[in-house]
Amino acid sequence: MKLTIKDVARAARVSVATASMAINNREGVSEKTRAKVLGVARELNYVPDHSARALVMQRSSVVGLMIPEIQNPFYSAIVDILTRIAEERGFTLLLGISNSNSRQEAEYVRMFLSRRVCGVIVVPMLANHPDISHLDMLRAADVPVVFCTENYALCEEPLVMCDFASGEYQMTRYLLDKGLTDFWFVSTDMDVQFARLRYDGFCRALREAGLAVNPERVMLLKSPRYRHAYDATDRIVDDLPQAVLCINDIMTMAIMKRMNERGLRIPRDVSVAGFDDVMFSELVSPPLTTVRQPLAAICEKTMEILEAKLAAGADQASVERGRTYLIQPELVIRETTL
Amino acid sequence: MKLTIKDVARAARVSVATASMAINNREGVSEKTRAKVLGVARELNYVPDHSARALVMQRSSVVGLMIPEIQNPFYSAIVDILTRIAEERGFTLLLGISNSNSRQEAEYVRMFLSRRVCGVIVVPMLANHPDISHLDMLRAADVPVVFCTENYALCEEPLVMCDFASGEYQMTRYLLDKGLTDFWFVSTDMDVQFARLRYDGFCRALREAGLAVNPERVMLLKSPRYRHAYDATDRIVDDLPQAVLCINDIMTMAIMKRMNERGLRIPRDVSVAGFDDVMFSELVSPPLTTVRQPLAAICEKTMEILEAKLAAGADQASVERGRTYLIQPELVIRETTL
DNA sequence: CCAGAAATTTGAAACGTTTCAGGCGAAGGG
DNA sequence: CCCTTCGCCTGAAACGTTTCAAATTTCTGG
Repeated sequence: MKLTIKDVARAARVSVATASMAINNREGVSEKTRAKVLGVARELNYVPDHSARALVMQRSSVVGLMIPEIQNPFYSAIVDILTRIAEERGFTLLLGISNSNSRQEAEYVRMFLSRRVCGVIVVPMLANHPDISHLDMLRAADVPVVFCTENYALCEEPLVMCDFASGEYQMTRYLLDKGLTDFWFVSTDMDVQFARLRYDGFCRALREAGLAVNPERVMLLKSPRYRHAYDATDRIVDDLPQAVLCINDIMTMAIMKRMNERGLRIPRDVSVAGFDDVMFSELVSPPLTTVRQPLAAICEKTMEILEAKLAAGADQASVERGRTYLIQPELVIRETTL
Repeated sequence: MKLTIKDVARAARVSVATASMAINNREGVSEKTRAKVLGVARELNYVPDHSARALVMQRSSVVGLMIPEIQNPFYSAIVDILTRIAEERGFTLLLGISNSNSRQEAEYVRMFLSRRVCGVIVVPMLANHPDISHLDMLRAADVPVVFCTENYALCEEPLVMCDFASGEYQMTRYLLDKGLTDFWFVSTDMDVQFARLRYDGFCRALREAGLAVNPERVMLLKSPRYRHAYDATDRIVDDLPQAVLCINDIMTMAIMKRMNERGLRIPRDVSVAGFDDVMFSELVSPPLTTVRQPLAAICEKTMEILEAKLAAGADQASVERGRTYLIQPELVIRETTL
């Protein structure tokens, strides 16, 4: 026996319409009546039904958040931050975990649609050339999409991301300034924008220092995963550079683990630098030198853009298509570099 | 301009009622008609509106999942598994992240209520004697609750959890069999059930081996957190036991980190054993010997119980109050014990 | 070919909201 | 004292579904 606004109205001796207006802080209700309604509502522990509200208002306050994984601390941090931000602004997040699988992502898009989300935040999959035709369903239904952290090739929706190039540039500069010149760079398929950008930053720093990048020392892994990096480390160890720059912290930890097993001491024998500054980066030993993606700022901006698109409604001119918002990262020097 | 069932009905030249029955696989529709409706629906990319459906059926397919944190890999694993299980069974998960804060948990309960969840899965907060009066709101609204992993004192809702006592017993036995007899046990406030149970298992194994537990070597931390364990490790190192048994993997990693810094080699100088088998336990070096909580089985059972309560509806006799379902854990021996 | 049964289809009500066009009474202006 | 204006309140429609009783069609057997 759920409590409806009718019960509140009856108890407050007003009409349903009045009760609704009072509860939603609309004007046209006397202060006295509003106070009474609110009092009764509180007393009865009335909670409005969001679905019914969404139904009549033709607009929900649910936003879909699509992520590729959740056990990966990078993504769980995003979920954590975005959940808080969304809640603060009166939205509720619906989570889709694609496991970097197009089919699953498509299924979650359908779920989002049937739950009538008012917008979707997409953190792209970890895959080379994923099938993203399901995004057309969102476009067809006029559901605004914002990319967070990264985007898919050829998508025109706005994107909020860390300035990867700048981050990798800064890190490379830092190592260069320490007198290191002999690097390995470990990355993934360069078709993926975020990999390419970090590489660009790395190259620029080298170029400015008058050094050439040695393509034999750029390792391109199939996907940016722990396992791949772990397995590939032996090649690096055999060559033993002065420093290894790696595209994300998860893989960096894999490399460190393998180096450890091979008897190398970090940073005495090799320096190692990551990217992301995931929660565990600080807890590993030795704690990881890395580039911090300012996730709080990124998520904040993402939500802001989404709200702007929502407010714009039909006349979408207000948010430029294809616009990218870059957030500046921050070097965090810990103990894996000397 | 959203697509409704009316559009489908019109396109298929049937009434809305028929379209609804066809789409929901109800009987009383001829095969021919059903095929036509389904065809049209697919072609138009029709997605039913879950809110409208929930409104009229007076029953949603959304279940609330309350967790204390999400950056902690133990909890993100639960979210991962439960999301998949829920989706498979036609439910959608709504996430509440309480940060082990009663006020926040209460707020998420309100959110669950206003989103009209049909049930709630609660993974309790990491706090000593939390205020849980907000759970009464769920009870008042007749929303079934199932505890997962652990419960709050004095709550009568069903609980699905790992058999902690058995797990800690097995681990202690294992170490005993290796000839170790000199332990530290690090835990948290024993009022918390899951801590108490692990301790019970530890004590039983010792007792069976004819050994006494030395209360001076039982360390009770304020809460089961990385930081606390890290800070407390010095006391253990100064005493240098043969082995340290720790109540969860996160704290175990903290202990290992500190020991590492203090120059101790694991397991040569001390053996260390954790509990949970979190994703990172395998990736640390050396990889952690621990007790695996069978999360998949736990989550599966949790969902099953919730569905049973849902099906039972008003006559709640079918699920006994206060019932606890124990799932057996599994020892995973890696390299932190000799 | 017809009555009756069975199968299929349909119109309308209901779910909990918001909103809009009005209604009612009191205050203000002439 | 009447007309207008204003403030406050209300009834009813609408949102996208499901479901139930009733209507219509099809089938069955005589």
